Amino acid sequence: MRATAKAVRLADVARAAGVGTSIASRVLNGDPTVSIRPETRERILAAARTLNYRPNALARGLKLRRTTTLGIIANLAYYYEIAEILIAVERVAAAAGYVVLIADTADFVERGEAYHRLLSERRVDGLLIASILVTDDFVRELNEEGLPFVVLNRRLPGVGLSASVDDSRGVATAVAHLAALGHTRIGYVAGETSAEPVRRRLAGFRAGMRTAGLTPEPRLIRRSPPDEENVFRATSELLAETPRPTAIVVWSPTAAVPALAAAHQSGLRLPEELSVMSYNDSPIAGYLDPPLTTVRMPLREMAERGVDCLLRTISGSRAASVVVRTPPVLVERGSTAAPPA
Amino acid sequence: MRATAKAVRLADVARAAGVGTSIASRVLNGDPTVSIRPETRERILAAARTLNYRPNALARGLKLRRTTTLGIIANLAYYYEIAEILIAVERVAAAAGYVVLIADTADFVERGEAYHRLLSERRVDGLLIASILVTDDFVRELNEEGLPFVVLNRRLPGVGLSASVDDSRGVATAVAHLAALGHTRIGYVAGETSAEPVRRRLAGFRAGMRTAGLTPEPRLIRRSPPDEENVFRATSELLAETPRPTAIVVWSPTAAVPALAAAHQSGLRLPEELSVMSYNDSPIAGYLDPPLTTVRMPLREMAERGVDCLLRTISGSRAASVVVRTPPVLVERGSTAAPPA
DNA sequence: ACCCCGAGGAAAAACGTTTTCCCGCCTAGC
DNA sequence: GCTAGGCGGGAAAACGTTTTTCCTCGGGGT
Repeated sequence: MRATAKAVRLADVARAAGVGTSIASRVLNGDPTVSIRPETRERILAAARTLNYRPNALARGLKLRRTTTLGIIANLAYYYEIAEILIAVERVAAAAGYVVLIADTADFVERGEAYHRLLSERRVDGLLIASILVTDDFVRELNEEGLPFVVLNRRLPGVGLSASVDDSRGVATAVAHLAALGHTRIGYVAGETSAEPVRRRLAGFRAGMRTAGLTPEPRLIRRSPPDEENVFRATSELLAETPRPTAIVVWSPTAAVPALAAAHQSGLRLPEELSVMSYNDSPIAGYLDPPLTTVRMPLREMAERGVDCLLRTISGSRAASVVVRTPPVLVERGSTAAPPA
Repeated sequence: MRATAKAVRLADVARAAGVGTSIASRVLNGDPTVSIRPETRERILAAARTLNYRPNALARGLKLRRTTTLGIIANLAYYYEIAEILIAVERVAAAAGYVVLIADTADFVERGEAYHRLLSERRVDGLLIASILVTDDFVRELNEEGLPFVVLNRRLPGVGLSASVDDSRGVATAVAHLAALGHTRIGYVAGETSAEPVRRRLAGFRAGMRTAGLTPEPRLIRRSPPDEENVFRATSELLAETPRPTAIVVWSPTAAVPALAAAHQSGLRLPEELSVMSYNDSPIAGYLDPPLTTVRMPLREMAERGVDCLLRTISGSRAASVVVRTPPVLVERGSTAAPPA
């Protein structure tokens, strides 16, 4: 137990192959400029194989000044929406030979420091930021330091790179669907903060309304903190307005669950008396009661492009922010219908 | 842009303070055996501060032979249940000065190799395994290598360390609740695989039945792969049995959502005609329709103890597997009631 | 005057890579 | 016979820490 299986070093395989470490290194790394007798190369490869050699990532990183590690700062508590992103990030990163370090933003204020360290201590080659709890100021500081990072779905003009989807168009698509069904009094359960994507979605709601020839009524727009209880309350209040909205759009899939619960509690029949839609799809949306009509955004693609952008930056190429324009897709399920006559 | 703010090295702060790197290192690391003039110490500290010095984690790790990094192998697709664990792990690790590297098991078979590398390349000091997709054999291999790891909620006698909860007792608690309400025909939607925790839960179901003086009927036990569709189908089939179960227990919170959907589609009134319970709570359970009665297990504590155990192992202390015995708590919501007369 | 000691600090050897020189040898061309 | 230039490969210098070893002072005791 704890046999401390002495790690095999490059020097070990070099010795086993009867060569120096330099040539061993170059062969193992497939240096194309190396000139070597095929037989010697084979000896080295064989030695590495039988010894089960793995280069020490630390030593290599130290020398190469890169870690082949990406960091991602995410708010794990929003897991319904972050999961898809996390999965995509991990997959793309792995495909590129990178591993990913995760940092939660649960207590961002105390730990902003910690995130700095991910980069400053050179633990990661680049950082992905996927939490709206990370302040714009923090992002700006990061930018000052000149280290590579990409912000997901937040656009900070002039500071760093970002990958985002067209939130505005997405929410507008939801509104359009409801308007097409004949709804005119449409409510919106919004996020609370003034974070950029929250604003963009709200703007999309208003734009969608106007496009449909409707006027967004301020009293039918309710902001709420993201936790279940507050969303529940906000939705209840929204539904208590008179005249009542005949349809509501919820700004995020996490918020959709408690919003739906509030709708149920209001005693209204869904979808006959009230239509409910969520911006962004989620794996459970189809299994809620009623199955939730949603607008699915290309989050995975956004994450992929974000990682791509980050990797490009790391490798020194000039990369640009990307806006994924893949059109939102309306996933029509059972929670929307024409308004009551 | 990309100013490449040259990283400040230990040598830089030493020079700024007019001392050698050795003494600077010892002062900055708080070596208690150092003897130094207070004024000199202050100079060093001040220099580090004004230069905003951060030790290079790679160099330090190389020297110290540890990375202060933990790895976790998890199935992100099971995000609904893994989230709490992930959050707890990250928090405890961060408190101990560790960061956490995440690896998805989405395609375990192709990537088993990759996980090996986390450890073999010395990227992490220890590994947490939180996915049932990781095969027992893989765990055994890992064990051979003698590197520190802890398996979460899987007990592999004799191989490595684990932290787990009492699944059996948890499921039995659910059954007991239903039995107390007067149910006698209780169904169970089980996981498909023969993975150890899946077996333990099933055993808990049977034990709970017997304790209540009931006999578990094989036809009322349905195994299903974890994806939503299959769970939906399995539950539908279960509810089509005659005589019908008057209550069902679902083996995991992720599965509970589609199971509930199937219950709805069966046309039965919940909970009057059918009670539904889920093993393990989840943030949305209370907002489903009807609000789901669940048994909450101390997952967070399990994760914390697991990390603790791992850190202890890493630091060389002798650690033992831990079973968190904190009693399951019944979270009674609206999805359970007495069976129809 | 000599010895010893402790405080204060420098030098240098690792840790395991990668990579840049460089060197010897062999062949070919003169 | 002599050299230019490959070819095959080795030595050694980094990368930025930590830590051990060792040196140098001053001063106090004998």
